[in-house]
Amino acid sequence: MTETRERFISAATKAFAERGFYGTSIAAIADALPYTKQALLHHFGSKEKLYAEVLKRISDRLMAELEGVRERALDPRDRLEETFVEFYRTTIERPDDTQLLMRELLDNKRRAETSRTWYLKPFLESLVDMVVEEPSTNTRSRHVALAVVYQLLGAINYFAVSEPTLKRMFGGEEFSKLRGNYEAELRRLIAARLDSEQ
Amino acid sequence: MTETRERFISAATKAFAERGFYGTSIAAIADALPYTKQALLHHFGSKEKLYAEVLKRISDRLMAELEGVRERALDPRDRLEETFVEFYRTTIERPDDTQLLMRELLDNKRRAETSRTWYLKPFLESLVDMVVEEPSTNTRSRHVALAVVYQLLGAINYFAVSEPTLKRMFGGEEFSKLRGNYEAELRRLIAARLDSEQ
DNA sequence: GCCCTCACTTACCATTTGGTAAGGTGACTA
DNA sequence: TAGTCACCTTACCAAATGGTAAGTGAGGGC
Repeated sequence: MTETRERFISAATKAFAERGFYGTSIAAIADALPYTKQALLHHFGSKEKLYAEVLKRISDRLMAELEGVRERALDPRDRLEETFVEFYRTTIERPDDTQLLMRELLDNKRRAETSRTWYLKPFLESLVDMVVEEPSTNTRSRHVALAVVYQLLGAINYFAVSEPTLKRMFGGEEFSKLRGNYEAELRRLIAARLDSEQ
Repeated sequence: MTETRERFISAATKAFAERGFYGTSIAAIADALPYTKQALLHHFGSKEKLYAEVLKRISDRLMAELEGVRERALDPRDRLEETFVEFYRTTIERPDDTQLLMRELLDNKRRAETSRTWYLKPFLESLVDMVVEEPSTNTRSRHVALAVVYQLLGAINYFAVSEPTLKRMFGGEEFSKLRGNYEAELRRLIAARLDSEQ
């Protein structure tokens, strides 16, 4: 059944996000479900392959969302802003995915052969295209556009990933205020950066 | 000897940065030096304690650097900008430290009791203070200032941590262009954000 | 000479790791 | 009725894990 596979992938996503690839044992993943470790191995063959499926699922979702915003075809300048805001929203809605991608970034050096960050390349490329094509940004060169994209993604992902830390540092109440305002503040950052004269 | 301890801490920093806490065995750290695993345990007692020392050392350095810029007492507005740029520089100069801190952020939920992200709180607080105190930013409330700080730190750290991934995605040459320009682009982001009208 | 401390080693251990081998069970098919 | 297939289990394993115990040997103080 695909059902069981799906449940494994969900449990694995959560576990990998929280503890990382090396910090997660396949036994721990299986224990979160009414199955044994070997059921997992039956479905996915190995830990590495399961991980690849988890990654693939996330990148598929990212691309789908990007496509979604694109089809809503607003004014190009707004669409660009909206894309980043939309990305921010899903990013805090699915903190597990965000954490996992961040970890993948960090493990990339080590797991160079096996890892599949390639999945994310089309996502990045699409964003860069949008920045380059949007005339108001005045960024005709791709590597400048990539810098802009990276700055904004950084501002988004770094915050999304810091929830537990910030909560512990400043308390839940203070964090709520911060989070409540962050989308508006992010919009300000995006606007400031996109419209800054070169 | 303190010498040996230092060597262990250095080797551990590199290893923890590359593979994470769980992905690094104390044996692997010791193997990078002409010592046995037990020499490590002799000096630090446990893996967790060694990790704490690594973290402490990094946070000490961060605070020292922050103090350094503060003493160079430029115009307050420039000092704020310079602080972030300085942070960016050391961040790419010491990719290991940056990676390790990012991992710490991610592991925070799990290692809530043992972890010492607290070390970083003074660093964050100092930055927030600087933003609040600087009148041109128009940010009197601390949680707005914290949002600004987080956005900029995110833009810095996320990029710093992505070197291997970006290199593999776009090739070393293209990455060099990106990196060569990033400081200037970062300055633009900082300026745009700090001076944006509220 | 004796003792103690410090830096470090060898020996050892229980536990956990990812993975293999060899089934068992029920549903569907010939 | 027998065969086969997908799904899942129990049994098992070699390697690696963090850590304990018990030293060894050099240097310094007395």
